[in-house]
Amino acid sequence: MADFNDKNRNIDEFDELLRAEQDQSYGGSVSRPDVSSAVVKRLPRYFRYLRVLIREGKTRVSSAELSRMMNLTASQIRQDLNCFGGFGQQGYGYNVNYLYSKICEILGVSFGFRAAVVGAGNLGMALVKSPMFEKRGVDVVAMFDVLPEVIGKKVAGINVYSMDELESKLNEYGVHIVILTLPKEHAKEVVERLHGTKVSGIWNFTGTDLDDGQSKLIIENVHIGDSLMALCYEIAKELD
Amino acid sequence: MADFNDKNRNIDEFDELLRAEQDQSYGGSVSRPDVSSAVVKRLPRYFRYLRVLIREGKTRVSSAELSRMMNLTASQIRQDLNCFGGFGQQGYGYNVNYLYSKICEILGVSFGFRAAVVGAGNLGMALVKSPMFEKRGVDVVAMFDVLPEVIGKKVAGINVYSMDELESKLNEYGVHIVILTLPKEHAKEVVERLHGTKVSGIWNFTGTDLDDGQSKLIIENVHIGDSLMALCYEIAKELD
DNA sequence: TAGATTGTTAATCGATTAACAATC
DNA sequence: TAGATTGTTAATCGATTAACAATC
Repeated sequence: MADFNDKNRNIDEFDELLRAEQDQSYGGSVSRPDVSSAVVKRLPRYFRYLRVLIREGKTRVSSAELSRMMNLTASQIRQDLNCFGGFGQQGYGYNVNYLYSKICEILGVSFGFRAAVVGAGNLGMALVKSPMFEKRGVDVVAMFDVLPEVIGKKVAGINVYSMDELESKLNEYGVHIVILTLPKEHAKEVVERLHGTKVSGIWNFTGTDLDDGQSKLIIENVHIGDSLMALCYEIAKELD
Repeated sequence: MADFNDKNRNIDEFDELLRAEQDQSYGGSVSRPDVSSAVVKRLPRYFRYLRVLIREGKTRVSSAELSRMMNLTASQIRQDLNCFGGFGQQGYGYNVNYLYSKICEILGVSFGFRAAVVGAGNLGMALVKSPMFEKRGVDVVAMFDVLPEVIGKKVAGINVYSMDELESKLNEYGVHIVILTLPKEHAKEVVERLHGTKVSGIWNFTGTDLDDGQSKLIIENVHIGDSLMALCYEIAKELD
């Protein structure tokens, strides 16, 4: 088993290690009982802060220490982590690398999800060029668009296909996640077309709240505009 | 006063009207008492759904109707709206246009905030090209970068300035909001430089949680990656 | 062993829901 | 007026915090 205590290893090497281990099919051992959405929303933050600790070469962290970094209570951290099992040790705290590996399992980082972008416009392009996916173990394998001028091109090493090939290419690549960055008018239509495929989830940037009553597609609606407005609210309150 | 009941008016005309009215300095009349962050986070959703109703030409809506659209309880909607004053009428419900105008006031849409983008990379470019800002009454007036090849250019009609001119241009344009789309390594440094300016808030896309203990800059940290991971969590749970 | 810190239960706090009187 | 629906209070539910026994 990997030496999670080697503090001279940087985080990229560690990520590789994590995936290698996954290849030996060691993953899938965490329990994911019914966990409140409040907890789930905090998990990615743990992921981020653990990466900071790894980068800094820390091998050990207590809930008190982490609580100071993350602006949470130590109690909350212990409660959150215990939803998935006892990852710490009394009198010691948490082993940073071990905890990180567990969080990665829980969040599916070590699963190796494949994603495809539908809509190769400004946002779609910007997303695939960012390091966001790699950091999280998500592999973007294809893009789709309707415009002849982008079809057949490569963006950040990823092929752009015609929308005509949507279903076939999604299945060919074994895509788990579809990222919607196309005009909202066409969103519903695309969702319909996914029903016959092996796609499990949709990351929706179209600005509408999609929901898929019928089938069991998992949909995450992103509204960055809402975040802008929350900021505007606070500023308006201040300036009043 | 504007006729908020004219159902033959589309939403863009309505937005214009809202701003014209604002110019006659009618705004600033809503009360913003201490409101829980749970409520604040729902306000932009009300904004979005009210726009849908306006677009559909609806002039009147009850909390029950809205609750069905938004997947909330009618109770919650009435509670939320009542934090800011009584916008409805017993036996009738809410006047859509009036309620929208109030939500716009609360969220500062009718204030006319000015914003500037620091970091004219893929994400910065994609953001300014989107209709997000206009829809929300935010005017993007300038961009900044360090690369000579973009400095002096225009992106979506917006001038790109050198970082050397940051403070001077921010003050010249009277910028309220700075949007950080630059590498995280330089984020702190930029925040420092804002302290002397008239900037009130930061919309932070750098992927770190910035906080500004000292001064009273309002910071909104955006983590789209967290949203991706929440989706991955749900998929991993399903596939287990 | 003594000290530290977790895992876990119980207490508190806040947010959501239900109910209904006020009133248009 | 009668019917509808808000505004608002009270009840419920869930999440956070505090406390402490277990244990490394």
